[in-house]
Amino acid sequence: MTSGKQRGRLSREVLVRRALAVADREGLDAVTIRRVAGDCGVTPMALYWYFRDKEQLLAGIAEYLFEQVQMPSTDNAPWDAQLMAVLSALLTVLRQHSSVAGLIAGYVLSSEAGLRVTERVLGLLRDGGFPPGQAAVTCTQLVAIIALITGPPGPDRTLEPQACESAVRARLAGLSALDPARFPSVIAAAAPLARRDDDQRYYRSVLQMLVGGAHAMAAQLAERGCGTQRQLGVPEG
Amino acid sequence: MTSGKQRGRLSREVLVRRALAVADREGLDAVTIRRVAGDCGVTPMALYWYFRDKEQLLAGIAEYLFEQVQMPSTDNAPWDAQLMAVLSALLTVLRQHSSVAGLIAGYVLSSEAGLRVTERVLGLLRDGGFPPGQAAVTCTQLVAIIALITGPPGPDRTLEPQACESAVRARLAGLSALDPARFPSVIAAAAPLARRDDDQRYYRSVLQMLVGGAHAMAAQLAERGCGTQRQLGVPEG
DNA sequence: ACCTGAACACCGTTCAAGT
DNA sequence: ACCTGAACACCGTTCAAGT
Repeated sequence: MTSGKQRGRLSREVLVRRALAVADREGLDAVTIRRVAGDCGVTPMALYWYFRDKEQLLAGIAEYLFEQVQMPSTDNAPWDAQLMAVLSALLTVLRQHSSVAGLIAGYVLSSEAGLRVTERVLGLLRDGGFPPGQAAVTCTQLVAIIALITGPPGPDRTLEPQACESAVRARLAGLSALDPARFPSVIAAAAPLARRDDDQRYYRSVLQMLVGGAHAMAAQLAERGCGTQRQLGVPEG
Repeated sequence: MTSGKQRGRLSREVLVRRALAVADREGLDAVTIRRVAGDCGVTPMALYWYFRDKEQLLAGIAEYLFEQVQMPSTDNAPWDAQLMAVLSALLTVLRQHSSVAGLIAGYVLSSEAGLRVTERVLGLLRDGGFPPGQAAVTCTQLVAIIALITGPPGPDRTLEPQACESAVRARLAGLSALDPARFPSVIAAAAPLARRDDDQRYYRSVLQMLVGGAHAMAAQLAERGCGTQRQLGVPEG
């Protein structure tokens, strides 16, 4: 694709950004040692100077994404509002690179930049009254969920808006044709289900549910032992 | 691996189950047309009689998983308790096949069994007071989150418990060696962060956060417009 | 209807060699 | 230090053919 022949052009960061560009345009599966090398006008084997193997290249992408997160500075807003802001910052970066968003969950604890986010979230949960162990669990889950919910909607990640719109129409037709006796709620919600709007509403809604859930957990932890709060059990697996 | 030479042994379901077994033992990347064919003692091309391409094989796995979900029968428990039960049933199936859990998010609306779960969740959210559009969004998010949070923890999905335990120790050592001035919360939470316990607590906690969040949203929707409830905003992306 | 066989265009990676 | 080149063991998939 885009090439160039100057020497000394290559570096870890250049390769990571090239790989990210490929992923953004054509999906994660298109990120290939040979493809990235070709885009850089270089032999596949050249990449092995900078990365031990392909997994290290992917780890490089994940780390790069964490570095792009612009965390808001600490203020004296309530802990849940601050948590919302931090998760929003993460979400903002991942939305722009949704095909690789799923990668970062595995590198939260192994990259410097990922640890910065973790440190911040842990601190906010502690402010909310979470005991350390519970905070760790919840923090892991929050970051993973943000990462994954932003990720690829499925195997039909066609990037052309044209094809996307016709896929929506096809799916809408499929849902509308269902048996109304068996799937009344699905049919009633067919339009918003099929559309999968990538808009503000979708993301605002996840964040509210997550932070709302964390808030509810904090309240429950505060009055621990009191039997007035209904306990929701999960059956043994 | 295991082979057998009888005729007529092959079918969509047999192949799907063979593929799932491979995924469970060696991860999703090991699921390969050639590998599944080999396990069935058959030529790779034989699979193309039952599946148009590899994606259809994966879709078959996803559908099979939805069929395994044993949804609790409707009773007159509160909507959020019932929602917890449905999500638990989904979680129970996916926990046993964590390497493929990430697949199902893309097939919720395209498989009969997936639609059954969707129908149920939509109905419960409506009982909780969600308007149709919001219910659709939240339903999609809930199922996707359950699927993805159960999924592969990252690239280090070593399945041998021996290697897993030593990986935990290594990560623990790494976290403990961090600068205490910069990462005090991470260091304090090092043990639960590194361990990544797959136990009851982890999953109970996600479900509580999610259902607690849905509950909070429902309450907010009920008193819509009233300014007493603090509104958490998400910045523009 | 159900499966085989050869072939094609791809992968990641090793090993040895060039500059 | 940084990159090339040939080779190996894998992929998914097409096309034609067998029974």
